[in-house]
Amino acid sequence: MLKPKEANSLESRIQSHYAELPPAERRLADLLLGFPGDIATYSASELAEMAGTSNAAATRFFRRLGYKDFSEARRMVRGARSWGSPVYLSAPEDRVRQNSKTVAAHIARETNNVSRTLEALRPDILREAADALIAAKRVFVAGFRNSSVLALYLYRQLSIIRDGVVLVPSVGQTLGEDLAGLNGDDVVVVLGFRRRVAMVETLISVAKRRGAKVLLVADSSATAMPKKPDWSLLCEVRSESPFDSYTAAMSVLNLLCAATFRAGMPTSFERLRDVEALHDELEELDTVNWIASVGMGETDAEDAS
Amino acid sequence: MLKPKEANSLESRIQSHYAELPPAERRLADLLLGFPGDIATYSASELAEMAGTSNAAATRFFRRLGYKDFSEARRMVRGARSWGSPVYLSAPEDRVRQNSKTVAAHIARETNNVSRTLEALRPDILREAADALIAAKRVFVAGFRNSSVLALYLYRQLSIIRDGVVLVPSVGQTLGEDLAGLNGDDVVVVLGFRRRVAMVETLISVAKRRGAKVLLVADSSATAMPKKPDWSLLCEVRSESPFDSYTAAMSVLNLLCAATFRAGMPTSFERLRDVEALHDELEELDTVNWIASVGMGETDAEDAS
DNA sequence: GACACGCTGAAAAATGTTTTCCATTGTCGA
DNA sequence: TCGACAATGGAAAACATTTTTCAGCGTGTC
Repeated sequence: MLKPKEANSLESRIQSHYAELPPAERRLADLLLGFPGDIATYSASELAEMAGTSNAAATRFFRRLGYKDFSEARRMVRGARSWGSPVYLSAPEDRVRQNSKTVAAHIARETNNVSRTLEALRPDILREAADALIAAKRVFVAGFRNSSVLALYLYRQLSIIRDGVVLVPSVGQTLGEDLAGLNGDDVVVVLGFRRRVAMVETLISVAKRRGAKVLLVADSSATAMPKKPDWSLLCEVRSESPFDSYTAAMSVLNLLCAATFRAGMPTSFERLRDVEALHDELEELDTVNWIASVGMGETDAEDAS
Repeated sequence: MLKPKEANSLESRIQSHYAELPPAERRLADLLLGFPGDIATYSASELAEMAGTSNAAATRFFRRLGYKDFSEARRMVRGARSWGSPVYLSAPEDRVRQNSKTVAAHIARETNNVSRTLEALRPDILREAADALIAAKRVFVAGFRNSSVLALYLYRQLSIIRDGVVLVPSVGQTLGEDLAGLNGDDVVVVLGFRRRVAMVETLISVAKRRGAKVLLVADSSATAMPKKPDWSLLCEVRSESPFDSYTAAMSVLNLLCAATFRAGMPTSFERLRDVEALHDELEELDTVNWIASVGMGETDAEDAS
């Protein structure tokens, strides 16, 4: 096993030692991995307290991670941030070098996309949309091409919160069948990201004509569309690569789900438990079938590693 | 000496006292105005040294600015950061207020998740994985439950870059059929996020036994799995809400696609154009059908809610 | 059960940081 | 030149944090 104990980030150190961490230190690891904010601004004792353990554990933790002491860890974390990303400069090789440049650019772009998108988002619109998603009789979630991925995500999460969520277009159905009986009690969520098909506009028109409310989640090019939805949430999708990035969109959808969940609070909570339990049962069943079909049966099954 | 000003930022305090600062303290002021943000991660002595003055001066400086002592200053700077969100505080209403707090917390968490995840990611692993995705005879992309959303995304993007990409499990197929003939020339990408079904491990075992390479994209809880994939890309998924956030995962996948695209450069580029053109044609056709099936033509067709 | 082992937090010891005190320096006006 | 004054940094004192030590605890093994 390789221990490239050199100049790797705190995160990667935690990950590579995660398996061998005792409980108290693992709590610290979990805390740090999920920490919103700059770790370097906290003292070891504060971190220990937040993780619900003693500061002795904190000392041992950082040492086990390969730092000389806590202050070395702090220095390195601090360094990593202001440097941009010195991630893995151990290999002075050229391709690797260039590669990590690319990664650094990606980091900058993506964090920027996310924070700009979220800061531009209007909480009042979010709230209205969330309320509407709870109040609606049915919710249709529509997305074409790449947006279908996001539609699928939103559909799955909303289905946890409430009944009557429909994914559009669904397999083996025409859009007409999918939208049967659409009316003023319904809400249509349209994921309308770049490279929109004409269908997106059509869909919005039809929905509005039938009196349904429309929530559009899209990139900023959607502002040019003639048909206006009731609410829009705009997401930055530009990327360093030729592939649009739906990172910010994902974040907005997560936030939308959270807001909707909160809006439907008394009901939602129980439902969440129900659905999770149900899923667990169903997935178990599936698992058995799959194992059978792959032919796991007899194997003692060893591989090296 | 009226000082009704309380919770103003470090910057504004410096500004309003700037005129009356003695030289040594002014150097400190200049230093601090110069790098916004990270101040809380430094000790007073460090700041003093950077400003080329004594730490006695630092003490006097922070006191003159109206802080009780240095640690109060540090606390406030740190607080301002996590509180920081100029987002729409126009409405002093209560619900809106609370809502925008939530949004602020979401912003902090999400940007943090993304940058941490990307910083922890090892460029060398990314590169190897990307090369393998190009070199493989076939690429299987597998994801269950929520991970199926990400699998769909990756499948779509990889399909643009190369032939022979297979989404698993596919509708109406057993996993056994999906994986028919899996062998050492193939690569399996497993999206294995939290609430993993047992199938994930099984799949990895089977793939490795057959000699295929395995790339795992998952949250950090996957480090505890006994079966080790050839490469892992770990993503932070924790969120302020009960719903896991796949924002960082999305970003990693986008990066993976970009890297893969670059790895397959000469071929990929032409293919990208082809596929886009093809898509456009197909989608156009679809659109026509859909419009027909929804019945756009004449209807004014109204019902009241 | 007895032992070895590693994990744990409390508290002592070591180390580091901030504040206070004070001697020195430079400036200004008489 | 002198005295008054403010600014300054060095160093000791006061304070805070980190590290080490140590005894207790639980787990697994013989």
